[in-house]
Amino acid sequence: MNTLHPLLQQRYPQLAQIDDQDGQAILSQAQLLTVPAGQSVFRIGDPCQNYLLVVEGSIKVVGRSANGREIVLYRIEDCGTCVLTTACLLGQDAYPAEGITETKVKAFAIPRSQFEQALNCSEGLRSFIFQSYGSRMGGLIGLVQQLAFERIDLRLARYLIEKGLSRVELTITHHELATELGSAREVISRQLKSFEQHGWVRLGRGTIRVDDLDGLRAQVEFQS
Amino acid sequence: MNTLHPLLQQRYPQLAQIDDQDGQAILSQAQLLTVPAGQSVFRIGDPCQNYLLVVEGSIKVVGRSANGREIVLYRIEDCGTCVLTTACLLGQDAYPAEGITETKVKAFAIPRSQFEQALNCSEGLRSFIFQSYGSRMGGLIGLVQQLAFERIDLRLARYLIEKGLSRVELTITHHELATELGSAREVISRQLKSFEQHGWVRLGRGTIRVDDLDGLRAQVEFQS
DNA sequence: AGCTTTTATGTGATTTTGTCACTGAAGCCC
DNA sequence: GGGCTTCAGTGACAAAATCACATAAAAGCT
Repeated sequence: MNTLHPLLQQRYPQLAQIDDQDGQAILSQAQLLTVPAGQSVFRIGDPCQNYLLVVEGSIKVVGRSANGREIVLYRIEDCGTCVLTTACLLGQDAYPAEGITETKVKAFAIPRSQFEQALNCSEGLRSFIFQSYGSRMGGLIGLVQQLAFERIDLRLARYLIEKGLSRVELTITHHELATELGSAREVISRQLKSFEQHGWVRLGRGTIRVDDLDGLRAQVEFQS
Repeated sequence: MNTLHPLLQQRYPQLAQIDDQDGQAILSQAQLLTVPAGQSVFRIGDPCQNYLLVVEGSIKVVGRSANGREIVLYRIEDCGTCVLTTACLLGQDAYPAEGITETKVKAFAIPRSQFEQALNCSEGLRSFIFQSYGSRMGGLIGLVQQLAFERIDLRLARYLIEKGLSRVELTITHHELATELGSAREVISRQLKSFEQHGWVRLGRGTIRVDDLDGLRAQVEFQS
């Protein structure tokens, strides 16, 4: 009898339910990887080699333009599978974006050949893979609409509100913020300066202190 | 023995392979709908009531902003399932976009309750649903990157090249073009005028004649 | 045919956003 | 302290979106 790795069992209880032999066999062979923070786990144009089950840590998936601008497409936080990886494996495509660890990440890797075998042979694993696959659509559609329709000050204010709820002082550079929103560093700098003049935030080097959540909220209300 | 509707069988041969009773029972009860061109099949904020299997015709899914701008998120052409519908059914969400028929459309509808039953009981249907679900990811990621990084003249030229390959004279208004690209009508009008001055296109009311594909291609090359 | 209404396009002025080319300031490492 | 690198500020300009209109062609009506 193959046994499921305790980390997998803890993070993905559904996997323990899989009762077919093939699925359990494949899972028991999955390699546990540990990657430090700030590392690139896949790059644009890379062929996709492994199905990834993240059990710990956070990965951001960013798109990149020819002239160096970037945008965060989505994140995998704490636990989840990489939809982009699944899409690439299914469609035999190269990665259209880059994956970067934001913290130390622990993940299980299932090589492409075994992934394909799982799709063919294991009902349980197939179901699991497709279930976890879909959920990102809504987020991407929202992102498209924000990019197409919403002003950058609105999006910036919303970002600061969201992050400012959990902690007053954010540790993030203007450049990183620009990447989060898919804008340019200078634009973000100017907007932040204007926010500071309104008394909503105070700026430091690499930090933003959110002083007036309600002021930011009013700005969001006003815009939308 | 339940029999699969010939149209479904023709368009989705995989469905005939489903060997479980429940799946076939649900499929055999699917309602065939016929919708004329130019009709809205779902609106923003609508709750999602049916799983849709399109067998004929084309539906465009468009997002809308508060101040009336629009963007085409993706299309279902000829044959396919509506990913957005699937996402909404799975996530119990309201539609975040609108679906509009572009031609006469024939589609099979499976009511929400039976869709849920299918997910629970029919392995074959579950696999089918998730398979057809994912494939739109790549397209949406591409759209995000175009919106975030690419200039509108580039995107417009690319659109004209793509459509101009099959026919020289396109029947489309500037407003519709703006919706395709998620831009504003005036911006498109000005760009087209500039294209016309370069001799790449000739403009009529509601029509665009592509005269110089290579000119447009050179423009795309130059930009990217 | 003449008239009205709707739809499609044109255009100037202004604002917002992105780009380019710099500057200076803060933190880090010998 | 001197030399890095990273982060932020800024002015000039270009591109795109918005607003407020003006025409003008088509469609509908009597």
